[in-house]
Amino acid sequence: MIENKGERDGMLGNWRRTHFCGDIWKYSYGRTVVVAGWVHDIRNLGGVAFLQIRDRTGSLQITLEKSTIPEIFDALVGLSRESVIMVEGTVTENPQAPRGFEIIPGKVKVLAESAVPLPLGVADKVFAELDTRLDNRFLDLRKREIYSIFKIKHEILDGMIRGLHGLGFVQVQTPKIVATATEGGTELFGVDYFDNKCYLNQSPQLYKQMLMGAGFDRIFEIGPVFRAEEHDTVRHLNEFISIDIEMSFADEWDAIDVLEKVVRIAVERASECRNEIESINDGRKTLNKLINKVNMNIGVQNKRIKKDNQRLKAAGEELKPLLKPKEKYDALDIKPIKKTVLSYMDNYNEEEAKKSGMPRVKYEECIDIAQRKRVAVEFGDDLSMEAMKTIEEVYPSYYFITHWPTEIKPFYVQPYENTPEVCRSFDLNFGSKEITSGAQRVHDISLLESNLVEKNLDPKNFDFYLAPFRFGMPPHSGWGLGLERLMMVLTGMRNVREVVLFPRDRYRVIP
RNA sequence: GCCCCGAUGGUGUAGCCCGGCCCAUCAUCUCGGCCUGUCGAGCCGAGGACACGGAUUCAAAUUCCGUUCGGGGCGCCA
Repeated sequence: MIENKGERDGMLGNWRRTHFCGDIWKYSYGRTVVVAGWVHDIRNLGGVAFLQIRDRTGSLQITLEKSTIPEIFDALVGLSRESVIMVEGTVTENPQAPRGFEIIPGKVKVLAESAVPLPLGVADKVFAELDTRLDNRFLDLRKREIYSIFKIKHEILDGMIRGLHGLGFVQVQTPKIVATATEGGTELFGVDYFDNKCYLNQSPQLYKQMLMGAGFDRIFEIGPVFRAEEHDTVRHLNEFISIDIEMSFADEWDAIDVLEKVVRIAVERASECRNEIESINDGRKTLNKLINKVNMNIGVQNKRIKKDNQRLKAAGEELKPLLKPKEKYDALDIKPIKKTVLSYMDNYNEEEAKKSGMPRVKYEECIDIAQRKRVAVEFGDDLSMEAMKTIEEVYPSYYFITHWPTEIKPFYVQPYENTPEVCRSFDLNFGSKEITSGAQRVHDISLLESNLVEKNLDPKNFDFYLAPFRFGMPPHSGWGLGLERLMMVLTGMRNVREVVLFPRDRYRVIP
């Protein structure tokens, strides 16, 4: 055991947390605990005050009785919301308290007072818009329903890493600063690299393939990728996390099997986060517009009642009661938003899923579905959002699209040997949302070169890419999964920015 | 890149169509006061906003033009 020989005389002194707020239950009744966190709310009733302290696990009630602990009462009731405190106290059972118990403090420490007003209320009863929230993300992230998103992200990443590890994949890291585009096509961000011009990598594709040539056999990488495209939608970012795998001696069906396993693990791990899912649901079940409508209605009525009461008071008559918030909120007919992860898991039967799996749907069938709904598409077109919406009606959950036309896929995708007009490329979708794309890659150098020519690309510009293929490249397949896209599906978020701590889009680089 | 829409206190909004009844609505919030069981606390009082620039008009939050910032849809993609 390592002894801490330093003197503990700083602000914290010898104070150390013994419990998170959410970790105190019946077994702790009667014990002395130390909790640390933010002042969520204080309700001061005069002789007694109730302070809600909050950490990442939840909140609990500190009860302050003025007559018994006047110093502590005075020290805490004047604090602003979101100040940081530590409280040592006794966990006391009390059926009147919110969770059946409360903390009666013995000692308290104020570590940081918060300025007022807050640019974004953490405990406020109005919902700020996403842009306001992102501008003040450090406050936004204090909300439990927002933190829950990132807890779920942590859980699914842990699950997927373990799953890939179990399947024999080795985790690697590849450069994000590169000299040239690895795939061509997309716009890249330029970087001043000493005296040269470099780029932020759009995909680890080339490096993954080099490692196949190096005999690493099965690798995965979880890292950022950068796209300089000027898209501006609820599902695009200019920096996002890609989970990439590549495997040797494998065709696209092997890669699909790995993907299905990994996604199923992610879904299962997310569905185990019951508390987090619940808090996301709770945080969203009311809608601003509805609240405002009702508030306005009742606020105006109350104002009228108050005016009447002034008159009645002067006449010595009985006063009318004001409308209470309880009635106000009861007037709202609000149904919780059902989260996708739950609706998927409600119908999810592990045995059934293992048997049937996620459907493999041929591109051709997708075209059929869209055409039957009178969407103007034909073989060879990319699937537009309009077309995807019709396919979503038939396949509302996870499914793969296979057998894509070779001509709309990149030069490095392996065509089918007997039907070269279709290729070994696949997408994983959830409804109309694309989550992953992958393929068996071309490993034969002469085919690569002729493909380049066919796509009107000059093989000379791809020397850097082609070199490893000259010296023994095994057949290989892989995919890249957009972590944020998967998170959107799992948490039911409509905007990809919700599932990124500090999103980078076309207009936002701060904070 | 294309098309549509918007900007009112710290936050979320009403008012805008039909200019004057607006030194601007309601809630939340902040501050002060009362209250010993709150738990979406309550009650009393106070505070705080028409994005910026120009035009029309006797009169502009409201109409028009420009700028800036934001939202939605599509394209492309993950």
